[in-house]
Order: sequence, then structure tokens, then C-alpha cells
Amino acid sequence: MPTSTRFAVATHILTALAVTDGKPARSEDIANSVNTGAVVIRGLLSRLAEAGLTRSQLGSGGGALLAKAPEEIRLLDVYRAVEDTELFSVHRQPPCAECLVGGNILAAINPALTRAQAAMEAELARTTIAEIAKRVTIAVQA
Amino acid sequence: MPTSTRFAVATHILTALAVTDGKPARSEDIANSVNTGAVVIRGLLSRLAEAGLTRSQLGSGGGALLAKAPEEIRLLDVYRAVEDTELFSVHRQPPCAECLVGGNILAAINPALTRAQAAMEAELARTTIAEIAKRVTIAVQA
DNA sequence: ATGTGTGTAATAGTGGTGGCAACACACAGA
DNA sequence: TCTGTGTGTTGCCACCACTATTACACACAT
Repeated sequence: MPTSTRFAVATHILTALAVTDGKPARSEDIANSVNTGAVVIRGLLSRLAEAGLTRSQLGSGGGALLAKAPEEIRLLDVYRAVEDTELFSVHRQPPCAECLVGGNILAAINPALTRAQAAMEAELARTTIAEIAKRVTIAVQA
Repeated sequence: MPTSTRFAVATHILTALAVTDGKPARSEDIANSVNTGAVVIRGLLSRLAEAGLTRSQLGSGGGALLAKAPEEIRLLDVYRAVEDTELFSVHRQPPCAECLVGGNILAAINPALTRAQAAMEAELARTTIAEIAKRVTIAVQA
């Protein structure tokens, strides 16, 4: 089972804010770019603001703004801000505790799963929103 | 959204086959250890057999067996045998193609996502069923 | 005071997933 | 050859997370 689309959409939002920096962007305009509803964008902006990545300007002429420089926002920060489930699921119902394998399997595989998730997160930490935004703007010049 | 429980359960199955090696294990007995139904186990065994990790002995006294040495079965092999969705989801509906960000965001983030998945898979390749089985049997001695 | 845009709650539709029952098939053993 | 055992597959059902949408209260700028 994959991650939710929230991660990809949140990255989209932050990239959009990065390329038009300075001017607040309305959630409805972002929603148009993402091709979804404004409420979905607001829900993600709420999480991103809670994580200190964005802030909102209320009232007329308002909208969303980056709260940090795009160079300081890593994809890992975005991932942690909007994804709230563990990467690996284990048994829905706990296995047979009396069995040799059933009683110890979870503890036995857990270190490997933790290492795998850490490796993925370390890789996500190597890319910033600034790099994504740069790639988007370069693409339009080509 | 996490991976499915199939990965954890499939690892459970292979570990169970590893610790009782030589004797075929019935899907119903495995199901008892996993605490699920026999059909679920058979469905996973079918995928594992297709991947060349297990084989089945039909008839009376039959059951599932490992098709390779547990030292040669990596968790990555298990992961690929039973998980069939991409690790990262992207936009459910394609973003606005006319927008600067919407038209280029997918291509811009894709390399980072690919690298992150590769990092996770590389870590899963470092652990084998033999190591999991060893950890299970050591736990019972402690 | 008015209009604009945010923030949150409630609701419904959708897809993947696991659980369960039924049945055809293959092999082992007597 | 016949019987029993266990596999392999199919279909259906319930459940849950996720996305989308509607509705409404609130905050700020002009």
C-alpha cells in the first residue's frame, strides 16, 4: 500500500508558494493548479502551518505564504507534516503468542523495518523545496 | 498510508518454514500461527511460489516448503513478491497541465521519490529470512 | 460595515484490504 | 483403483483510510 497523495500534493503546494514567493496564494488558486477542491488544500495548509512550514494571511488579498526559506524545507519535513501512518504495517491481529514464530516474529522483524524507513527518510532529507522549485522553473525554459 | 500487512505476514510464513525446515507445513497450521484464515496464507504462498521462494507438496502429508535456502531469501525479495503498489502515490487526478507548477511538478519530484524508494529497498536487501529465523529461535532461549 | 478568504465540521463516494465460504483439482497411500 | 488430504482459485462481504464536496462560523483589509 502506498503513501497517501497528501505528500505529493503538499510538495506541489509548497513548490507553488516558492515560485511565486512574496505574493500570497489563495487556496482556490492552488486547488486549480492541483486539480482538486480548495478544502483539500486548506486541510493540507493547516498541517503545513502546524509544522511551521507555511503561514496564512487572512482577509482580502490574503492567502498562503512560506514560513521558511525554500532552501530550509526538506521533503522529509513535508512527509512528516502530512503523513501520519507508519510506513510498514504489521499483523492486523496479533499472531499466536504461544507459537515459536508467532510469539517472536514482530520483535524479530522490527529492527529491519525501522532501518528501512530510516533509510528512506534520510534520502528524503537530501532534497529541498528550493531544488524542486528550481527544477520546475528550468523545465519551462527548456 | 502504510504498506499492506502482506509483507509482514509473508515474512512470518517464510520464517515459520525456515525454523521447521524439511517438514512441509500445512497452510492451516501456518494460519493458526499467524492468527488468520488458511485462504489468506494460500494466497500469499501462491505469490511466494510464483516468485520462486516457496514450493508446495500436494496430497496427504503435504504442505509448503522453502524453495531456496533461507540465507538466499532477502526481505526485499519478499517485499517485491507480495506488494504490488508503488511506495509513493502521486496526484489522483493529473494536475493542471497549463500551470507552471502543475505541468512540471510530477517530473520534478519523481527523481527524489525514486531515490527514496531505492534507499528503502537497499536496506531491505541487507536482511535475510535466515537472520529473522535466527533471531526468533534465539529469543526463545533467552 | 462589507467583502474576501481562511479554518473546521459533517457527509458521502471510492478503492484497497482482509476475512470467509465453496468448490475443483492433484497427489499419496492402501 | 479408490479414498482421503491438502492445495489453488473464485466469489462475496465488511471494514477502513482517503479524497471530494457542502456548509458555516470566523478574521482581517479596505
